[in-house]
Amino acid sequence: MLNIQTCPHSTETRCDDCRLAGICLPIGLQLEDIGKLDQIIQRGRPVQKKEYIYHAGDKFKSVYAVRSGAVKTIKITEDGIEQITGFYLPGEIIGIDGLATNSHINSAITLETSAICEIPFSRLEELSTRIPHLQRRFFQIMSKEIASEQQLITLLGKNSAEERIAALLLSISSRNQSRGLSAKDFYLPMSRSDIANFLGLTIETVSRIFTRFHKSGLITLDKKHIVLNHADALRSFPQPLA
Amino acid sequence: MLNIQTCPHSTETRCDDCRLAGICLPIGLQLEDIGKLDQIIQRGRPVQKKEYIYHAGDKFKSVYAVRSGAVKTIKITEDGIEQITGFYLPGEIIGIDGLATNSHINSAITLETSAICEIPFSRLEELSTRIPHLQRRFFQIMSKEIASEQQLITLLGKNSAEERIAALLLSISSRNQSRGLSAKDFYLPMSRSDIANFLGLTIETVSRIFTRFHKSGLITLDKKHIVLNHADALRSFPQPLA
DNA sequence: CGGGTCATTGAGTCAGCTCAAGGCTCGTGG
DNA sequence: CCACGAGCCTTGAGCTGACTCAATGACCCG
Repeated sequence: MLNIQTCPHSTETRCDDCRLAGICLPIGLQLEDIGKLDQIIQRGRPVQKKEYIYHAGDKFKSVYAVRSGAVKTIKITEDGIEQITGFYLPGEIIGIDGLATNSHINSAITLETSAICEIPFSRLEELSTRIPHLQRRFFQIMSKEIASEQQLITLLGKNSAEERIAALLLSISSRNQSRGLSAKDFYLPMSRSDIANFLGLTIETVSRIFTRFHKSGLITLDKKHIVLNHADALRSFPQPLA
Repeated sequence: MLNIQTCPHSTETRCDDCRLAGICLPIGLQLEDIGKLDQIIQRGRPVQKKEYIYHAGDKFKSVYAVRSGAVKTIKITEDGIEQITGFYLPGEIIGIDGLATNSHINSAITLETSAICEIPFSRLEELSTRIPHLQRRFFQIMSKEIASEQQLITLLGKNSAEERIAALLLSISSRNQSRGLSAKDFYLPMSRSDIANFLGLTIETVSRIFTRFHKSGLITLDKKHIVLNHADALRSFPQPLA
């Protein structure tokens, strides 16, 4: 018999059984409270690459946890230009942008096949008034989002192209590490053009700098497969993104 | 007898009597709930120009509402460079950055003499579990902060120096308007070098572009006094900052 | 009146952009 | 099973917007 847990996109994993529980929404909750949270979470079928999880303008109903795969959030400016506002890896929460205006200001798109946990916000909000730890945890997630955006603002305002790319690599590295994966050897889920867009650069510049890092031995690079040979040297460039 | 209400930095104004109530934390609250909120707010003496409200690294105890004056928040990068992460005008909330790690990651500094309402977070949090509207309002404030940072990220990633400055002028204009002040005629509370820092430019570029806007008749400029002569033309530049 | 801070203006440089030309890879259909 | 096309990536050459460096001007405060 097939053990359904072996599929990373399984729709059946409960929160208390999810290997991401230690970095996702349930941190700090009692087992009993995790159970309550678990009951309001909706687990859909796996989402294919390049599908939308929500569109800008959609009514804000839910926030979403990435369970597997990877997601980018994008904002379309008035003049029709796309700006990527974040990359999200398993255990991270998306969709909070809709809270202020009650409709999403970003769109979220999967970068690869992903599993997504949908958490209806009205029920989360209601549950939060009864579980103070959950309210605190949700405040924390939003605050962390603010902190990581401020880091990006600093990067875009002050740092060179090399520093921006080093920061992105280190950010993905440390987030992989906190998910129990390798900090030095990983695959980039996003394209060069996504990286360029996110970091305020052109695709040519991104490509040139990857080549430069590779030739200098700082990293080993084969398409999207990255090995960080000298993470310390990368770190001496910029402040890592959160 | 002196009417204490006439002083914009008065320490005595209650929330239900504050002319900022319509744009500050209490929005959407019942009068009774405003009273409860009012009781946890600490109103200190006016803060002089260039004083710190909190320092990066301070234990996170409170969030703060700007009642009068203006504040900048700054982040010091590892290499000792200062990045301004936001400008805050009356009715706006600062200090949320400390929530995730329980200590502030930014410092907040007044740009001019200001009055600040301190709101102890533990009591706000506790009150939020009893007043769902307050919890919702606080989620909203954080979400709005996220949205406005994303706007800045887009600006820094995609827009030219002229567009960045136009966006900042329009942002201050619209925030003045929502406080019942003139949208077209106002004083900038921050220096050229603060503007440059915030927008990821140099002070020389900021100065040159102000001069250019002035010579083209787009704005009238006398030091920090700005008159927007053709707000529409400015708007055709970029997306305004939130 | 002198010194410090802030702002303006000019001249020259350069990091990253634009434009242009291929190369690689993978999926599709003959 | 291979040829072809589309998408993605790399590399080169030249341009330019914003930066750096430098000097001067305007204002404030003691």
